Amino acid sequence: MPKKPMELLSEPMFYVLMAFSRGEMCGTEIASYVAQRSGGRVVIGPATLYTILAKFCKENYIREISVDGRRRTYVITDHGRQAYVREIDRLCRCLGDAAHAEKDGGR
Amino acid sequence: MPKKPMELLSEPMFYVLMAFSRGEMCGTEIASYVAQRSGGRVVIGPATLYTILAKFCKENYIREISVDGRRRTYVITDHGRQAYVREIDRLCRCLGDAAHAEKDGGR
DNA sequence: TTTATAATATCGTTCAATGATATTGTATCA
DNA sequence: TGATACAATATCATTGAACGATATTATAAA
Repeated sequence: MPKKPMELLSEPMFYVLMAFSRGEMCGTEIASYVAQRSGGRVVIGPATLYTILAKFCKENYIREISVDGRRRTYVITDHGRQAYVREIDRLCRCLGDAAHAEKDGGR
Repeated sequence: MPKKPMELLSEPMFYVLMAFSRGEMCGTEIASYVAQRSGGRVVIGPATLYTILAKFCKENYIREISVDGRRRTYVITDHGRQAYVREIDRLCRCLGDAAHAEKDGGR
């Protein structure tokens, strides 16, 4: 039977997938995209980045489409897009639960 | 100099702090609160729960206010409330960046 | 050919999550 | 009273992610 998908992405993982809204990307492009998009809040170093890219390839969230010298370029897959949307949904639920908690207060 | 606060809470940690919107809480009350508030999406087992409570005591996010038999009761501190609000803010930023990414698309 | 630079890869450590299991108090009841 | 059940907390051992530091490799420039 098919493996159950991860039900939670870490913050770096989430931003890596977000980067593919720009289309095909290589590692360093992803890193600078994330830093820029987050206003410098999220900075992904090489160790974290390439660990995540390797994991995402194995999980089929992204796919390598070309190698040019050292540069490896990837695209997101449908499966990866699903994971990304699922993560957005999870974040919304967290915030929704928090808002509800505040409203209900003492019960 | 004062230690820099954690800049990110895990999902279980976030929901544990959320539980204190109901006032003082013991471990098992927190666990059932979280399961209920999240509609069963987030379930925190004893290992995770008591690991987090111990960590939060040490970090001064919560404080033990009474012991009755085995039951230990805690309240959230101002410091804990700040961490909780900071986490809400972080979640909002993640969603905001994602929305912006979608809008900008190819650039 | 050296040198610089861009890009990717890996090591070693730290920390959180978690299933499983153990411990410890309190209450019930024969 | 003791045995038993239950509620609540505690701990072990494993797994996996984050990340600073450093190394490797390919291209380009001098």
